[in-house]
Amino acid sequence: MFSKACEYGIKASIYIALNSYDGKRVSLKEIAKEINSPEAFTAKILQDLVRSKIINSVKGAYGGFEIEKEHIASIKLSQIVNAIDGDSIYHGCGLGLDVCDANHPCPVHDQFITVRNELKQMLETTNLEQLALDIKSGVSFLKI
Amino acid sequence: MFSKACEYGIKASIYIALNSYDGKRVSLKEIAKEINSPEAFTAKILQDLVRSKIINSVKGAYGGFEIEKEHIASIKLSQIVNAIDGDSIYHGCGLGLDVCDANHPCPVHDQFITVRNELKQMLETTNLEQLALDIKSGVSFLKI
DNA sequence: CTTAAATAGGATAAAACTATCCGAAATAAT
DNA sequence: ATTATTTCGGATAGTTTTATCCTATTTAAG
Repeated sequence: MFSKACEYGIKASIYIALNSYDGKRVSLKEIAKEINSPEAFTAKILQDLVRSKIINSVKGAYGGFEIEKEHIASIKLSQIVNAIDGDSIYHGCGLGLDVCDANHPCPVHDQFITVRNELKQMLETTNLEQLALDIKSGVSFLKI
Repeated sequence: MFSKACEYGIKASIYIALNSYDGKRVSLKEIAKEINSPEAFTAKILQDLVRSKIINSVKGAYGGFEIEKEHIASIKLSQIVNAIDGDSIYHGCGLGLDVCDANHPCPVHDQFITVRNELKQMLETTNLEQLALDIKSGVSFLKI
C-alpha cells in the first residue's frame, strides 16, 4: 500500500511529534533506532519532510528534528504520504489507464473509487496527534 | 495499489474472458495490443496465470489463451491478484512491522484494517464475468 | 516431413526503489 | 578559534520490478 519510504516517514513523524510535546529535539540516529529504519535512507526521507515544511530541522551540535507543538494536531497523514509518495493515490487509475474517469472508466473504476475514497478519508481524518498519543499511552507501537 | 504486472494480468484476463465467450482463442500478440501492454512482459504474467490455472494456454499454430466459459463467472479478482502479487494484501502491516496485530498494533493498525477489508471485499466480490460484460457492452474500457 | 505460428522459459537489460558513503555546511560548547 | 556534533546533498551501490531478447518446444496445415 505504502512505499518503504512512506512507512519510515510516517513512523519518524510520529516519533518526532511525540518528543516535540516534551520539548525534545531528536537526532536522525535516535529516530532510526526507535523506528527501526536504515539511518542514511531515513535521512533522505526526513529531508523531504523538511522541504515540505512538515517537520523542522536544526543543524549542528544539539540539533535535530522537531515539530512545533501547535502544528502537530493539524498535520494529517495525507500530507506526509503526499510529501513522500506524491499524489498518485488521489489521481491515477487502478489499472494504469492514462485516461480513466466516469466517461471513460477502466473495468474496475467504480469498485476502485470506493476503496480509494475510504483510504483517502482515512488519510485525511487521521492526524499526527492521535497517532503520537497512542504511542505515548502504550496503545500502539513503532517497532518490532 | 496494484503492481504493473497485476494491472496487465487483470486486463489480459478480462480480454481473454471476453473472447472465450465467443469461443475465440486469443494470442499474446493480440492481447498485448488490445490492453496496451509490453508483449514480452505480458507473456511472463500470462505464464503465471496459466500455472495458477486461472487461464488456459494452447501451444503451437492456432494456439493462444482461453478460459473455459463455465469458469469465467467463478474467477474472482482476488485470485488474479493473488496469483501475481501474492497475498501481501491480506497479511502484512501497513507500516511494515514484522509483528502487528490487535495485541501489538502499529500506529495505523485499526484504520488500515478498515481500508484493507474494503479492498479485500471488493476483490472477492468482483468476478471476471461482470468485468467482461461491461467491456462488451461498451460501459468500460481496457485502454487509453 | 516440412514449415509456419504459438507458447515456454532462460538470460539479460533498463528503470525504479531502497540503501549506503562521504564530504560540505552549520551550530553549540569549550 | 577550535572542536565535536549534526543535518544537507551529491555520488554510488544493491535490490526489486519492469521489460526485452532469443532459443526451444509444441502443434496445425500443407
